[in-house]
Amino acid sequence: MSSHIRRSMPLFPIGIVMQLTGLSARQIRYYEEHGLVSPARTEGNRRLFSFNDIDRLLEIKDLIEQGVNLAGIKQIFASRKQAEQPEQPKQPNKSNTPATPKVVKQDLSEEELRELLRTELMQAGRFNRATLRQGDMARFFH
DNA sequence: TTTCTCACA
DNA sequence: TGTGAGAA
Repeated sequence: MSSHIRRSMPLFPIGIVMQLTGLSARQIRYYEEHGLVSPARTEGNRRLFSFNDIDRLLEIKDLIEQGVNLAGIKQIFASRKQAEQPEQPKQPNKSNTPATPKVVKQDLSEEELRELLRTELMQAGRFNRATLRQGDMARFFH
């Protein structure tokens, strides 16, 4: 039950995220402006992204490439939220309402995460220091 | 050096 | 969205 904390732990500065996602800093910040991602901030006001954020960014990238605009992506994320956190069903479906939006895609991560971490590890190697990460990272390579 | 915000060709 | 300025 600690996978959540790891996935939501702010670890990467925007530079790393750029390489991991292939998005420009501009785009990343732009998406943040639109509430598509909410990275944490350091004391110096630097953005720190978590694995969750990166996953999200990757999804956004895919969607954009598929021709979906920000508004559309917002909706997709919104409807997904509903699916995961079904607001108290005020009205029980008497008739068989197939109220299941079906999140069409997504079993992304696992494979993409590999690529991400690989890159991240290489980065970490650049400034051979943050070996703190390698320990945590290792868990992802089981 | 890297990232931040702001503003504009 | 890209890009550059000026600051941290």
